[in-house]
Amino acid sequence: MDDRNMDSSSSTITDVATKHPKSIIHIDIDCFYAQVEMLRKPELRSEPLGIQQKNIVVTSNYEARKCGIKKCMLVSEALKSCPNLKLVNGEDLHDYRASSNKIFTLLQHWKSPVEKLGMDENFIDVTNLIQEKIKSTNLSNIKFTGHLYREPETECPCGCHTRLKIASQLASEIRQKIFDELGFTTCAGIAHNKLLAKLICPLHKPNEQTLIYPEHGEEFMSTFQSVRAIPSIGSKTTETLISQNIISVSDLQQVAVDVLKKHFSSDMAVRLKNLCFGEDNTPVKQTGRPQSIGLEDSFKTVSVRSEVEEKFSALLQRLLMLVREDGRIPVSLRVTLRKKDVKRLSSHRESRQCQISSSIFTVNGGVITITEAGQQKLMTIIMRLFNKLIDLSKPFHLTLVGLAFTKFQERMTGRSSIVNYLMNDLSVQSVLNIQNDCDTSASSMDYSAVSPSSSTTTDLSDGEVEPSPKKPKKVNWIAKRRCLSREDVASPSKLKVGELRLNSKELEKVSELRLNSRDRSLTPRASPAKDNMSDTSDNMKDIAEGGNCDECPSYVDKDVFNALPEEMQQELKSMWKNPANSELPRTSTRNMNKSKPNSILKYFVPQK
DNA sequence: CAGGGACTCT
DNA sequence: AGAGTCC
Repeated sequence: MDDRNMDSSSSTITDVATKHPKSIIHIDIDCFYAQVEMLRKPELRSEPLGIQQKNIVVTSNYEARKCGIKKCMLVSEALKSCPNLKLVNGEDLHDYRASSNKIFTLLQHWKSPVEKLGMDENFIDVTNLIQEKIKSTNLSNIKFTGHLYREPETECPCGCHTRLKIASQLASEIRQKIFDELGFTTCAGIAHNKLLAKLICPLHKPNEQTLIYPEHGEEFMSTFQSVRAIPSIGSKTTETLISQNIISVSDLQQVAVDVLKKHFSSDMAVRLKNLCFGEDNTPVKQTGRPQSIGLEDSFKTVSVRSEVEEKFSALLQRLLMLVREDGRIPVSLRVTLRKKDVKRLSSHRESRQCQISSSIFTVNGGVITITEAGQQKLMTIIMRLFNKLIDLSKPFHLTLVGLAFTKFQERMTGRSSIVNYLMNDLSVQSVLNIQNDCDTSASSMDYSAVSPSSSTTTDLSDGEVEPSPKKPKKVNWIAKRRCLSREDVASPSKLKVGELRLNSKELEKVSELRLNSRDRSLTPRASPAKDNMSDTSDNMKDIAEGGNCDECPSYVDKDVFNALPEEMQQELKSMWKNPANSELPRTSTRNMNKSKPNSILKYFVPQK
């Protein structure tokens, strides 16, 4: 049956399932920060430009690189070697984040999984696209686009060469579109896996792309003089490897896996072994909403409790804003801190986390809200966690505190999903009001009277810290109305109590009503003006997709999104709403690292 | 560094 | 849950 591989001239579906089935494109935006600045101020384009954070030039345009500016150079040195260097402060990441999101959103255009890696890198798995394209293409005489790492000696029997050539054309198309629509030049790497796509990407730059075939993976990998060049091998792993005299990727290729198993888990050992030969089967995972939202603040030293409390309070304020933007209700909170430790530089964080009562947050007109009392509760929880970390009878010295919401209300499937749907909805109240001909106060108070599910609602006494339930305690949906102070009447979110008591049929009814009301543009807003955000377009999209108000994730640029075909917008939304693997999608989206563009280059040292 | 997150292991 | 790693 192996003969079927011989039939490589005409690619078949079985071929694709063979050796190198996937086609991955890695796209890297050239000197990202600098390009953002140059797009903002075109006059900078012709001058050497450096982006400054603190006292270092984190990146620069190619004009500046010509005169010797390296990434992460001290400002003083940079100015020495390039006196007319223009510097722009790049400490506020907001605009970079926005541009990054625009690009990410644009990449959705190809209807393939896109994984964001930091601010300026994206993987896109175009395997399926290629599949379709291959059917409608004359396979004879296909030519790749861009650079080729190495000319193949023989055609790979699995047909991957053809697929990758098409992928290279696709990469070119993608880069062109990014340039046409957003003005960014990019580099791309095309390969049959993420590892090679990423590593080959910077081979030709800027504004170029490179294709590598699987058969050259091993040799290509051996050109890296440090194992550190391999993504996922960080400083610790490098240290361990070096301690075993494994320095270069070539060293790694030659060491027996059993040797590695003495220092790494069996899993890791195998992974390392695969990676060093250019093998990697990790999937491109569609980037979705973050699984945690957090902030940290570092400083010289804090040694007094009250000061700590202030730090946390400030962090909490900011964090709550982010949570509101995100739109999901947090159910778990983590406190992190770093103790002053002369020994180990940085790192060495410690953390404590706990569940938080669902009554702390409410959904008010689609916006997450929290009362003053709720914030007090959170501060109490935070300081309780803090006490777990610090022995207050002894002096302490902190250099960092952090706060993060680490879990959010679960999405549910099937029938219960509609509950979730309504829970977060902003206009249920309005709809019901329409139905009931406006009796706001009465109706919402009525619900509160409905059988308070007794025990579960007793959280006011101690309630903030949910004792981690041994048996998955029923989510505390039933918040006691009574405890919600003012604005109880005005808040539509209160309805959730009542809604949960409706049977599924009734829920559908409510949902339907709501949709109708929207279609007629009646949707009155129970909540006062939201923040800026284009309200009208939001509503339009809600209608189109069936009215879920948690439309696109916050990292998605609205303008770009709106520019996409309606059909695609809906597809995207359903993807975001029902992330492929049932769980919430992963990967940071709020990732504002100072990822140094193209930093992988520093590990790329051609063999002597 | 510094600030955010994700994944993995225990 | 919490720590360690990695980017």
